[in-house]
Amino acid sequence: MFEKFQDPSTARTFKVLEPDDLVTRIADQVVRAIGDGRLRPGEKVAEAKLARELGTSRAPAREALRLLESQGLIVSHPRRGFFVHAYDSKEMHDIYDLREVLEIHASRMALKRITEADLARLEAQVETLHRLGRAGAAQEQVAEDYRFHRMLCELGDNGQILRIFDQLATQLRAGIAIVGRLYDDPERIAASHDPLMEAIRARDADRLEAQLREHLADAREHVVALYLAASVA
Amino acid sequence: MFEKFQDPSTARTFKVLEPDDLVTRIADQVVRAIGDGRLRPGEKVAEAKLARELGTSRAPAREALRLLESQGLIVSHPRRGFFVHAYDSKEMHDIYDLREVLEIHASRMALKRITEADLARLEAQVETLHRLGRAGAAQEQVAEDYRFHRMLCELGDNGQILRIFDQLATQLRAGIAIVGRLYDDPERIAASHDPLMEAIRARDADRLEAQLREHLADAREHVVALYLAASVA
DNA sequence: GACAAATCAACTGTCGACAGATTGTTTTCT
DNA sequence: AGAAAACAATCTGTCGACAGTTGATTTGTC
Repeated sequence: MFEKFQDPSTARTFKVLEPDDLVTRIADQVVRAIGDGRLRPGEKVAEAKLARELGTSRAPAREALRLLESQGLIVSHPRRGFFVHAYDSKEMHDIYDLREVLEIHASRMALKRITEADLARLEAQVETLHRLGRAGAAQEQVAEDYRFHRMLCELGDNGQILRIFDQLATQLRAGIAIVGRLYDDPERIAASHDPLMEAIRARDADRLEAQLREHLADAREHVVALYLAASVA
Repeated sequence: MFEKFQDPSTARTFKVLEPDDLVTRIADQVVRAIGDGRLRPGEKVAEAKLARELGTSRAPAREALRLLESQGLIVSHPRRGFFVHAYDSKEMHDIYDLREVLEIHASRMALKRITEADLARLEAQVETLHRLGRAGAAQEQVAEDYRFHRMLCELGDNGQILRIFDQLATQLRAGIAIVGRLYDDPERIAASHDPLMEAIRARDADRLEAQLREHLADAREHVVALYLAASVA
C-alpha cells in the first residue's frame, strides 16, 4: 500500500506481479481517505459500510482495517467497530521521538558502509526535493521527503528498523497530508536537507546526528501543531 | 495474546472484561505452538487446517494469522498461504540490534523520572528472577526476564516504543522458548541483572547503557545460536 | 418537559459455500 | 525408466447469511 516509499534500488528487469491484492488496495483507499481529510481522526470506519461503498464483501474490508490497526492508524473497540486513531499531542510526540532514535541509529550504521553510488542516489533525491520546492509542489515533496529518509534508513541495513519506519510513516500520513497542504515554504524544506547531506558526505556521524535532531524537531513541531489543529477543527 | 508481559502497574479494582476474543485466543495458540516446537520455522500454517483443528471457521483463524504476520512472526505468500517465519541469523541480529536501541533510549528517558516506587518494583522483579533462577525454572524465568525489560521500557513513557518492544518480544518468542529449554545456568541469568539495577539505582545513564549493551549482546548470542540450531535440526 | 423504557436500524463476529489456484500424485507417452 | 501431462485433493480469496450487539430514535411515564 506504500508504493511511493518502496525501495527503488532493487534493480529488476521485470516487476513481480502481485495478484490484485484486494486487501492492500482497500487499505490504501482508507489511508488516502484519512490523508486527504475525508475521514477525520476519531471517526468511525464501519467495515460494512466500507465494503458496500467499495463494492466488495466484508471479509477483505475487515482485513484491511485490521492491517491498519496493526500499524497504529486505526484502533478497534471489540463489538463496536473501527475508528481512525485520534492521536493526542503526546502520541505524536512519541512517534517522532521513536523516529528520531531509529533514524539516528540507522544513519550511523549507514555511514559505515555508504558507497559513492549511495551518496549519488541521496544527492539526487535532495535535488528532487529542491526541484519540487521550486515548483511549489508541496504534496509531492512530502512523499519525496519521506523517501529520502527511508533511503537513509535502508542504508542502515536493518530490516526491522525499516519495517518500523514504514509503520511510523503510515501513522504520520494523517499529519503529512495536512502539512503538505499547509506548509508555506517548500523551498525551505528542501534546503533543510542540505546540512544533512553535507554531514553524510563528510561521513561525520556526530554532525549528522545533531543535524537530524534539529531537522526532525522542526518537522515534529509543524506536524504536531497542524495535526492537532485539524483534529479539533 | 500477551498477558504475561502486560502492564501490571495499572491499579484497577476490576479487570476489564474482554469479550472472548476468538482471534486473540487463536493467535495465542499459534504463538504457543511455535514456542514449544510443534510448529517449526518455515512450516506452513494452513488457515483451513488451523480452523478445522480449533473447531472454528476460517475467518477468525485467518485474522489471527494476519495479526501475527503484522508482528513478523508469520509470513504470507499470496494465494499460497501462511508460514512460520524462518529467521536467518541476519534477521535475528537485526531484531536484537533494534531492541538494544529501543531499550537504551527508553531506559535513558526512564532514569530521568524514575521514582522510589518504580525502583522498588524493578528490584522486586530482579528478586523474582533470582528466585526462579535458584529454582531452576528456566521457562518461567524467561517470561519474567522479559517482564523486567518491559518495565524498563514502560518507564520510558513512550507508547510507540512499548508497542514495538512487544512486537519484538513476540518475534523472539520462537527463540525464547528454545532458550528456556536449553539455558544451562538460570542463576547466571538472574545475576546478570544485578549490574543493571546498580546502574539504575545510581541513576547513571551511561553506565546503564554500557551494561545493557553487554547484557543484550549476551542474550543475542545465546538466542541466535540456539534458534539456528533448532531451525536446522 | 425531562427521564427511562421500548423499539429499530445498522453493524459486528462468526459461519458455511463456491470458484479458481496450488500442490502432490497418478497416468500416459516417448 | 524418465519426462510430460492429466488428475485429485486441498487450500486460498471472496462472498452472502444469520444471530446477537450496539447506538440512536421513539415512545411512554411522571
